[in-house]
Amino acid sequence: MSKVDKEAIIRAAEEVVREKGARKLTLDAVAAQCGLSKGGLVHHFRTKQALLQAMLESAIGCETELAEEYAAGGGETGGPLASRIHSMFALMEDEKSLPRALIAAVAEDPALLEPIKSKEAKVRSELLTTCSDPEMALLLLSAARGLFLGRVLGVLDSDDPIFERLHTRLLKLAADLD
Amino acid sequence: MSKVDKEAIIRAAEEVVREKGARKLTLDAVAAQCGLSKGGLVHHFRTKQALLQAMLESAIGCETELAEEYAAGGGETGGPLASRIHSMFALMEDEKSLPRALIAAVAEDPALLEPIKSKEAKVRSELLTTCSDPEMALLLLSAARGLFLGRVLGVLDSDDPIFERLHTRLLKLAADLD
DNA sequence: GCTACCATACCGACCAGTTGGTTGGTTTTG
DNA sequence: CAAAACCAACCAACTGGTCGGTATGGTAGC
Repeated sequence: MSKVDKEAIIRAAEEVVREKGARKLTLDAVAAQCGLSKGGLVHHFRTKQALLQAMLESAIGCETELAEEYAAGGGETGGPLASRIHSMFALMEDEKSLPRALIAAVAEDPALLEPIKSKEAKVRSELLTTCSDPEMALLLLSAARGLFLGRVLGVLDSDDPIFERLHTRLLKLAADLD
Repeated sequence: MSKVDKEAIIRAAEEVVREKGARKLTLDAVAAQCGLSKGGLVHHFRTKQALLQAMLESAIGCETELAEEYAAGGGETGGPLASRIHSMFALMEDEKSLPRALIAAVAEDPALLEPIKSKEAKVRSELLTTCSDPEMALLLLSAARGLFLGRVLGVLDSDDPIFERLHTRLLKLAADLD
């Protein structure tokens, strides 16, 4: 059994971005963060791009998992829109679960966000067909993403009490749609 | 009279980010983009941080100007919420006017976004006092920002016809609030 | 007019530190 | 043992920033 696996490296990389900023996400820094030499790190991810891709995939996976959990958990709590809103807010709750890989990736090479872009498109098209008022659904989704990205970029604090109120209000509005 | 002024340098820097990504926003690249030697560039902005700060200030200025124009233009078209929504969409219309300095700055040092953070807080607190339904106002603002940041990060295309529909819908909803 | 002086804009060579990635070898594990 | 995991040393390219110097234009005194 290996001392560190890819998941651990990804978490370490995310931690580096959180502590020192996306610009300082270097192979050396990640290696140091997870107690590995640079050589050892490169053994797992041959290039920095590969690491960034893995970070993004992990982020997408986390979000999808949370959404599916929510959708499976309470049948009457809402459709796909509510699931997405829920998963975003779940990620926002903990400072450490915010996928700052987004910043590092888009700074390195915007093309890396392609998987995210296509997944977003898929979610949007789903809402267009399942919701009674697709426009409003997209607006609510955008609102959640606005708060989410605001948190990721660090221009929003989540300790503001208004945050939770917006969360419940969003879910309530979403419940009337899907 | 100088051949290049600070405004031109800022535009050149924004162009570099647009073409090559935030990570490639280097003093050399900016100097080359505006036909200046690195020495000449550093003469105008002593450090890269100073350049980034100026880029952010310029972005804030642009947005504020657009919002004030709109507010002054049509008295009945809406209050501060509508003005903000309008200014964001105005910036989104043109690929070149998207302030990608945001990405470069947050990657370099998240603390650089402090001016933006405090301005956002100011806008929010204004909405809290002037709107009949502050929660909904914040949601609409967040929706606009979600679309805006989606465009800045490049995960959203503006050529989608749904975009304009969301714009008008947002303004309509905003009109009922402030 | 001419000189001496100064400030601004700009250049391009240079430097120290950083970065992504390679290589050749060692340890660990199944 | 063979493969996988890992390491230390190294390298070439890049990066932010410095430095000494040039070109230009204004201006004060004579």
